[in-house]
Amino acid sequence: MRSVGGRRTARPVDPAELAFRAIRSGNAFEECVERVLSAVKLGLVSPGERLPAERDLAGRLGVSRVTLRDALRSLADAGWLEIRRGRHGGAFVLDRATTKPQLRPVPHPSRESIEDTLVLRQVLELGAVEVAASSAVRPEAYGALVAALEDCRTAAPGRYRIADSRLHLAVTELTGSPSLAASAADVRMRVNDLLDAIPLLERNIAHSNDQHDRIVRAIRRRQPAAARAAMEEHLAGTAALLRAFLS
Amino acid sequence: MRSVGGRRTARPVDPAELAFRAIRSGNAFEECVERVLSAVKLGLVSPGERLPAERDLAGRLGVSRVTLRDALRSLADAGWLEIRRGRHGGAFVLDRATTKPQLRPVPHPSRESIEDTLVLRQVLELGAVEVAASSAVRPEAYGALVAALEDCRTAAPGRYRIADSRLHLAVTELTGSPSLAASAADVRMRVNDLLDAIPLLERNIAHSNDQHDRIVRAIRRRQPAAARAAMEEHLAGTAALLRAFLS
DNA sequence: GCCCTATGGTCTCGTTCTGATCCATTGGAT
DNA sequence: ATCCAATGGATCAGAACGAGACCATAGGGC
Repeated sequence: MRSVGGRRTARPVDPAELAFRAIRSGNAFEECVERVLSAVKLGLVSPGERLPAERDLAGRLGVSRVTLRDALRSLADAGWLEIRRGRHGGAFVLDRATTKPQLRPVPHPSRESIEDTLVLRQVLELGAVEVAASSAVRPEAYGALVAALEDCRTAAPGRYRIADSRLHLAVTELTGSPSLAASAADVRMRVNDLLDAIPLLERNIAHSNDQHDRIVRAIRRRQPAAARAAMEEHLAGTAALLRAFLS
Repeated sequence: MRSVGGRRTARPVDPAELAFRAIRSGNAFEECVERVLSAVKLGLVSPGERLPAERDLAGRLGVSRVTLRDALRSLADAGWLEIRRGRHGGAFVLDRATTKPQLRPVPHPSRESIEDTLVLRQVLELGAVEVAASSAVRPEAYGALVAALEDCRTAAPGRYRIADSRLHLAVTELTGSPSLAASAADVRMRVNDLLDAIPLLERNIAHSNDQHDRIVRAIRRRQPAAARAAMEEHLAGTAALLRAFLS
């Protein structure tokens, strides 16, 4: 596991901190905003697409319709969504949403927090790609995967982050484990927040796409070890980038 | 990755379900009960030990003191805690708490839910042990690890589950990643719930202890590959047990 | 053209949760 | 013996949240 740093010096996690960490990160409203925004930023809903109906979505999120509506209206005000009434109405993701700049520039993340995120991502994504490559799925299940791969290749630079996220999530979805996919989505969101703070280089995109190719090929050929190796190299790239820019 | 089943058939996770999964699993009161109970069941606080003071704990959990108090009193009523007043008072974990039988026998988990839990555990714990074995930590950081190992060896059968959990968590804590440790704690709690439904065999305990030895030894010698292999074998054991009993 | 249905928009009421304040109890320090 | 500090115990006002009912709007089917 070279790419975690080999000789990383780690201070063990305090068990008490672990046992009694916070139950909720904010109020229901804020968590709704966060969740819907994540869905857009991770490419789980695309521009032009409609979110589930309010009653449905509120039910899924386990939140009252009033609270959800506040969140949606706030996102509409901020220019992410357009809300239409009437039959076939709903909340639609705006085109410009995918290229929006950061709302509030987050404070510079601490070194520990960066390591925390990178370690968790490494564990989840390496594990996921290995599981994905060793599971037997119906051939048509790879559809989302190759579509995302193609999207990465053709995406405009402003949309690359989303296409990239979508591809990585497609890998974790292939594992068939909703919990694993959910954890991976969470950590990917955190990585994206970090990436927002550093410049996007064209050279890195081309490089990434080669690695994406290798990863997807290994998964489809059911070669867990190869898939893992390719992913490890891929992750090491962005990890090094982040450590360099944010230390 | 033999132990996930090699030819597991997996239905990919639906992206919409992933994006719009529930925000909160219950109300604040229930989540407090859950969290404190987890801390006890995972061995993060031992019998006789005191929980943090109410004001402190409420702050850590991000919950009002009233809500936390309700939860603590409910746990005291159920025989898990004893609450003492006055200076040096507080909520103390009762001895009998560690050998308490299941409160409410949970419904038989679905096959998908079992696979979900086992896959996530495999990914998190294999990844964690690899990170732990490749990180450079001060030698005294292994203290908690060897203490937990010894505790596993000497624990009475009724306390074995807790000692085992404590050891596995000690491994994830060594990674230095709070998020990874937290995720691992969550999934371990889920595994424990599954294990509650099947009998505990003496033979399996002896077997487990040998594997624990190998895992800890590999970590301390900084041999990631060996640590991973030992952990993989260890996890495969309980996974097979669970699949057999719960299918 | 009329009506039906799926959607967002609004209101009300009851519950849960919070934040704050003050009280009660205990054991150690002086 | 007295005081003090650290704890749990209790109460209340107000905000946040949820459940449900009902209205408004738009499009499709008849």
